Amino acid sequence: MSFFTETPVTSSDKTFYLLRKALVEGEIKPGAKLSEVELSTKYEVSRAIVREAINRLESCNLVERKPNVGARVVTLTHEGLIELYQVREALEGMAARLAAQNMSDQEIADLQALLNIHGEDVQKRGSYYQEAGDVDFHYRIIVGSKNDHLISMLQNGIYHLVRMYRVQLGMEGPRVTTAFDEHLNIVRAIANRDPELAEILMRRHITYSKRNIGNKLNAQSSV
Amino acid sequence: MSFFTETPVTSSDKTFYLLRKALVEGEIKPGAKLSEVELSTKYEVSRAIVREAINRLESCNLVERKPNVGARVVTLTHEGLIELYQVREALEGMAARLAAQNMSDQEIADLQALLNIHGEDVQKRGSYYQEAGDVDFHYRIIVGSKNDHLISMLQNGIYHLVRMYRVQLGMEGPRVTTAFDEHLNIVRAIANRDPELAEILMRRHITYSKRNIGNKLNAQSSV
DNA sequence: GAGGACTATATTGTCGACAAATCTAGATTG
DNA sequence: CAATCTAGATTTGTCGACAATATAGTCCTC
Repeated sequence: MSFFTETPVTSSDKTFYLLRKALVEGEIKPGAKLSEVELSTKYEVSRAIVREAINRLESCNLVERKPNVGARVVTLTHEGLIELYQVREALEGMAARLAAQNMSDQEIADLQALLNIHGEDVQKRGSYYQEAGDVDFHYRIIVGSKNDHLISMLQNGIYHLVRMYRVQLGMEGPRVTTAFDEHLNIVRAIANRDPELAEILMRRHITYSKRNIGNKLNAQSSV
Repeated sequence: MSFFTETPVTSSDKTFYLLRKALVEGEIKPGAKLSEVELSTKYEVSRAIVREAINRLESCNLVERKPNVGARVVTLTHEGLIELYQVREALEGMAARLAAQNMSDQEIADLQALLNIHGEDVQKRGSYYQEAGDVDFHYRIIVGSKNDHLISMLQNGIYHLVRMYRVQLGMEGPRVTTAFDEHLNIVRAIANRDPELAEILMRRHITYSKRNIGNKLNAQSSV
């Protein structure tokens, strides 16, 4: 976990990170109510801290809040997931386009090296190219866009919600090798400094995984 | 102003809206420090309220905050504006695509009616197709996408920042008629239920206005 | 027995005060 | 004279208490 080194500086930060983890990993269930007093005793901080943390969770789209009523963990729905992936497609497609323009040669070389390692893993163990690797790949391209707005929107806006869906719906499944090939092609387009192609390929890649996840959901719910 | 009817329910809401207005319209200048005590006396609320409002402004990308130091109004730069429009292009392009799929026939008819009115204004007065009209047009397509994530990101994430740029850099200029034709074509694509074309046209439209604004900025700074 | 008004309770919203961190300015030392 | 250290002042972070609002349950009326 080289990236995403968020170090809590204030007590509110820490509570925010803890709560976010609890939500993403399903320790606190979707739809559950977030009681300020309850959480403040649980995490041993004042209500003001919890309150600020909840506000931040709302900014991340992880909770929904109603004035004078309270906050609830978002519920995960099939439609919600599709909508989320539509936004991902738009933003990460643009990220790939910009990465093809703005990534340094060194960054591209590093990204290719990373993919080589993943490729060996895929060949050897036939798998292990999961979450972490996938996240790392996408993360590098996002950062490679060099667009701070884009980076912030993906990181704070949808990244953790995507993770919440993946973790709680058990999406760490296969789709390994094909996804790897798609990654390969995206990097190739970036290395060729071909923004249009990079965007198209990234959008397809995300569309595919959306479809893949959708199928899984249908299979699950029809069992 | 039919849309955007944000009614403050809590005191914190009200302060947030007031502060946001002050920032967008430049009453509080870019780069200025936001002192919690100062603002709390000015708006006659407690520091906690101001604090919460500032947190929300941070979520809107209107202020930047450093722990234990404080919050500052964002500074407006040429690069920042370009980055912002890149995000807009991605998100509103997707919005147009989805609108072509999801808007009801009635909504499309209303949108066409709106454009007709604008068209008459353009012909008669040669102008008046400014801010409000443009905002209304884009807003309807965003909402027409029926994608809540997308809507929220555009409304809370970048809309007000775009407005801040426009107001403070005096961007309510011409580019009336061409922009109107572009709007016309976008609506036509939506009415034809042609998602791909709607997205392409919307992205071009935003690219054009980005270029237009960029030219203005260069002209300004070189004077 | 159903529906509505009222009361009691619990939860969120707001406030002022204290603690901790940062910044400022003056003093000290090399 | 420059750089560093220190003490004071200012600002943000945190807390517990009070006020206002929503919720749940009870009682009354029809």
